[in-house]
Amino acid sequence: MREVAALSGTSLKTVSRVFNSVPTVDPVLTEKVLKAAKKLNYTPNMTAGSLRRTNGKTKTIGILLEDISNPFSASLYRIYEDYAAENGYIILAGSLDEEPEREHDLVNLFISRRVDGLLLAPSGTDHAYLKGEVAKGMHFGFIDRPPVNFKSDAVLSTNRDGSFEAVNHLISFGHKRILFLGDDPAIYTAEERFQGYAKALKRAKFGVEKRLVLRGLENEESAIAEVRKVLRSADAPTAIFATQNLLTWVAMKALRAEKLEEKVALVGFDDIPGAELLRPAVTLVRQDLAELGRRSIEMLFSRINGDTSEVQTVIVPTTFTAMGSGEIPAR
Amino acid sequence: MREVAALSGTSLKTVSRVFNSVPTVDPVLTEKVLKAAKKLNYTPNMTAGSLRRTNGKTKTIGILLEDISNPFSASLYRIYEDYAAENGYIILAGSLDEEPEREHDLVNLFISRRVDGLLLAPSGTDHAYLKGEVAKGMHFGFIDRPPVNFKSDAVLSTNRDGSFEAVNHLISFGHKRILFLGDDPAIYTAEERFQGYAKALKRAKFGVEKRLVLRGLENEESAIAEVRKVLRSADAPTAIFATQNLLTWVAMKALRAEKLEEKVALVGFDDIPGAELLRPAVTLVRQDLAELGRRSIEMLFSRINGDTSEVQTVIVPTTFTAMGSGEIPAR
DNA sequence: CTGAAAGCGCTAACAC
DNA sequence: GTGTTAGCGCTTTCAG
Repeated sequence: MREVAALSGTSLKTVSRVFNSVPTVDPVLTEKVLKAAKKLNYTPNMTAGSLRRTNGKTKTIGILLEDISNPFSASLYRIYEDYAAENGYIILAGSLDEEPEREHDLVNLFISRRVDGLLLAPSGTDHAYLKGEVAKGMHFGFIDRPPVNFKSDAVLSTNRDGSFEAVNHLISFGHKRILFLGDDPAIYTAEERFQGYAKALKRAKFGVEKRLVLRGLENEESAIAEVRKVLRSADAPTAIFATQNLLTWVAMKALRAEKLEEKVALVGFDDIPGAELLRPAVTLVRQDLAELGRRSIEMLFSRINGDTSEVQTVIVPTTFTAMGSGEIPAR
Repeated sequence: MREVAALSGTSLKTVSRVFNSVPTVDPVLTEKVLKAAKKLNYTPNMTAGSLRRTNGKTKTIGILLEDISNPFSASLYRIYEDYAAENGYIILAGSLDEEPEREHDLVNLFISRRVDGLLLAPSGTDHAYLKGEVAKGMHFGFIDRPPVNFKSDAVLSTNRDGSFEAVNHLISFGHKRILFLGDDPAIYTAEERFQGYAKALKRAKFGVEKRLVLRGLENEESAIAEVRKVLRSADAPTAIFATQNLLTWVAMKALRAEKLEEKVALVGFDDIPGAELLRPAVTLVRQDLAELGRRSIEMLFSRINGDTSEVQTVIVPTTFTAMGSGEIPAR
């Protein structure tokens, strides 16, 4: 910048003004500065700028998601990217892989980069450690899962009600033995979806059978093996409720392997690409990603821009879509 | 930082040393500093640090991909994220949506954030504008598509050979009229894949029929309509070669709509989730994303760390996997 | 409308 | 081992 000033015969400050589009600069000088900058191949250093800039904003937000290569996270990421870009913001993103430690590390890392705000789909089970950051002016937003021991804006789906509806749907087709396929109960969404399942069974006076509840399965291969085992057992389930996109694949692969895809009903939670092309097409409970994304980032930006109103929790409804696999009646 | 020094009764520099784990600090002082920092809720400002730090590294790289919500880009992103994290790096990412202007804008934006290097799957058709940046010490790596009017490391797939193999495969099943479904020819990979297609037809002495080449279709809906139209026309194609994951969906949806999925063969380029679960399972030409990702980021880091050897282009082979849809014989 | 001086939070260099 | 001074690239403040 100093070199540009020298070459254009102006001062440091004038160069600064030109690059910040301050209107009160002589057009002649502006021209000279731009010319010199071009010649020297100068590009302003934004990070240096935000060091002294009044509001200290870095125009950067951090986003922590479960796994960016999973379509659920990837779609959210894209929504955030577009919204951020529209507002002149840039995104730092990280995948947490359900590891609480990674959440903590990445939060610290992003804060050391001085993001203006942080959006998280948390893997941690205690967020009290964020209180100090709030005191220093950091802004947070939670998505998909609520904060624990910490007050923050949050945007959540109707996990429990969506599951309740899905399982009721299966029950209405005569199913009594419904296999529950879920993540580790320590994960908020996994437990909520289980509660919806349990509630629907209770309402029908069936009760939850332990052998029909498969949770926290390790990897895809072993999960498929477990499901196949249950499908071959005595009094086998006549329907499956898979509570996450990866688990829906597991269920389908297991059903295919047992040649039961036309006989055992299946409802999945979360969208899967090409659901309508499968035979049978997969009945799903879908989350409204566009709305989850939009609401959460809008709230975060509003906080960054000074909104200090009471913390808010927004609940976004899920959508049930019958496509075929969920409408197979019980034998 | 000054406050921490004051509270701990030490100097600025000692605090700096503690947070940079310089070994020659009295453990007693270290303790004091850490205590004071905790009390004041102090976190180092990394961006300020890199301003004065010797090598000036920001430990940040920029990654420009086609569309992070597309599984192809999302998987690459994840590979980069993990590799970067291992090396203490953080990623700035952006989606280009095939808009050359966006590429230019984001490159500038990331450079103004002083990334140490930039990896791009370019949407632009001229990269001469990057020369000035190289002169100032920026490092670049190209992935999926080569640079134009610019010298840079690049990692590419065998687009042409992979397509040649796929189309030969279809020909070996008796197909003569093979529908080509591709992106805008201006896109490097789209044109390469077309060349592979044309080469295979030429070798079989069939020649390319214009009516069987559908390129640069606008949106999914209209693309499906176009394909259906061709499928219903006189001398309709007996096979489809879809040269990109989204286009493979298009082909499948069109085939389903015409109830031709068991009669017309289909080979797709790029992986699609659940390909093996579809009926028929989809025969694919797959890119080796892990290798594409690894090689490209390794090269970039090596440049960042001072490697000034001759620019390199790495070619990663694709893999053909017969799964069913590509083995339907011509009627 | 323009420029000089001070300082953002931090680290390099060089004393002590 | 530890502290002091200067300065990274920029913006602020305030004087002209």
